[in-house]
Amino acid sequence: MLTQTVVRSAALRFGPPSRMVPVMPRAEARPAFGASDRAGSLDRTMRLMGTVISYPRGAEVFGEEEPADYIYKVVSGGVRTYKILGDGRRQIGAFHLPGDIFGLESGDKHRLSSETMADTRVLVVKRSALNAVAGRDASIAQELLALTSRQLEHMQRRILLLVKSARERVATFLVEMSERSPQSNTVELPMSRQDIADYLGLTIETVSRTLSYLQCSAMIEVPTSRRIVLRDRPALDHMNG
Amino acid sequence: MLTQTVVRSAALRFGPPSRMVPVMPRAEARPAFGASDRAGSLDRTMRLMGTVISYPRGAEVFGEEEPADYIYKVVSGGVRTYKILGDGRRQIGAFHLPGDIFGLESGDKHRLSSETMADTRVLVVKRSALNAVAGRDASIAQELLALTSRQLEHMQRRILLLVKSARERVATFLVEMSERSPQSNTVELPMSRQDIADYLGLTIETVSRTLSYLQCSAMIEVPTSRRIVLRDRPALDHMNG
DNA sequence: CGATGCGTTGATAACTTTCAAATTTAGTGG
DNA sequence: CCACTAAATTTGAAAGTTATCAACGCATCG
Repeated sequence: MLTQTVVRSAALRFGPPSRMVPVMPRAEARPAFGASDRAGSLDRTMRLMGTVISYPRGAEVFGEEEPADYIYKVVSGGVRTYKILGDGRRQIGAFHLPGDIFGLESGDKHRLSSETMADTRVLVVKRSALNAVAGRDASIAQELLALTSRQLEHMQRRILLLVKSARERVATFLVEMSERSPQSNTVELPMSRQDIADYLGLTIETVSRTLSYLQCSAMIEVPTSRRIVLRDRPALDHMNG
Repeated sequence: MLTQTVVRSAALRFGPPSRMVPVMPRAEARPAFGASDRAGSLDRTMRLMGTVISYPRGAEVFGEEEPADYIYKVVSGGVRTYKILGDGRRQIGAFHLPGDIFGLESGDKHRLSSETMADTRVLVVKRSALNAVAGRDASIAQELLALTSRQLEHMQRRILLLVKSARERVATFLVEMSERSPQSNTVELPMSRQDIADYLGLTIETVSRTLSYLQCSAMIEVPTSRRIVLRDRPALDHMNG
């Protein structure tokens, strides 16, 4: 009962950051968590108060249990948050794309670790500074609250996702990604199959097979392993609920 | 692929509230979400400002999408929050026992419905009134924030739970319930097998079989279907991580 | 009693994982 | 630029897990 791939997990999955990969070309994806970009004062404030830091692919931005002193916004590239489970498996909390704000824990410690999925630039803002501004500027406080609220909603959807079948999970994931994508029907995946599997609570093999199935069923096309074209959105939507 | 039990779901699972059942005897369980009871100002404030309302078993406290104008605290009995999925399945969000505060949505609409699992008394407080007090009394605001934070953590644990095997889910559920129980090793379940199944994303048959398995393995005893004695806590804990 | 709802158990089918191998892709060095 | 190596992805076959369908037991209630 899940004695499973501790070796595979530890040895293969979390090896040293491998070779470089071109930074994702996606310009400004619609964020899942971040304030929408045209929006507002929060974005401006963060740009004013923050510093942009560049990380190579596979770098750790923050670790689990570290004090949550900063708030982050992806400028370019991509970040995944994750947690290593007792049995060596990895559960991914979220994928953060350009425009997304992350590291917004309600406590004072990070509950997840985070690392880059590609060469990534991140805007870093001191939490205390942002809180100070929020104390003075209600619209900032409101935006921060809205962010937290959106995260809660996302977790709620996530819970609903995890009780569904593999096909539904993968289909939902693709639709979700496409909604964050600039081109509505083509999804450029910044993450590996292993990342997707750990996000959906499946194995890479099941993810791969499911994608093959969706392709055979003409719901999607997979021109390259990291690019997926949604061919039959209604059918994919239908697998959600 | 989950064409499944729409009939069973709709017809059997959500019929009219069935016969009465003695209100749970559990006096004051340790709450999972609520402020701890010995605590504080929030509890006092709610008691001062609130009204106690009694519901029969199976009554709806609030419905999905309804405006979230009130905050609730279970006085006696028990409440489940849930959502009906597109395919007729039901996902349970949480079980609230005496002392627990619920209905604390971050938005202005409820994202889940809620109904009583037994005859239940609930303390109801107008959200606007509580917010007004929170504006003046920082300790109240803090307690409310802590509540939200705890809910986020709970959802996080929930996500971790849902990627595990049936045995792990049930074991984790029992441990979680026992930690909220006044008697440390005996758990009085206020909910049906169907409730547990919908909470864990399993079927009633799997829940039942898993409980039988845990009993055969001498990890638990099941004197009556609603009462479970944890016999081997270390073994049960070990199934978590 | 006989009906009804809930929980348990059994047999089978469907789904997902595991283990293994083939295939493709990406990076490296000549 | 091409061949070579390592990594990622896909595919296959078998095993394991969970759901489904069906039957049964056991209370409660009229």
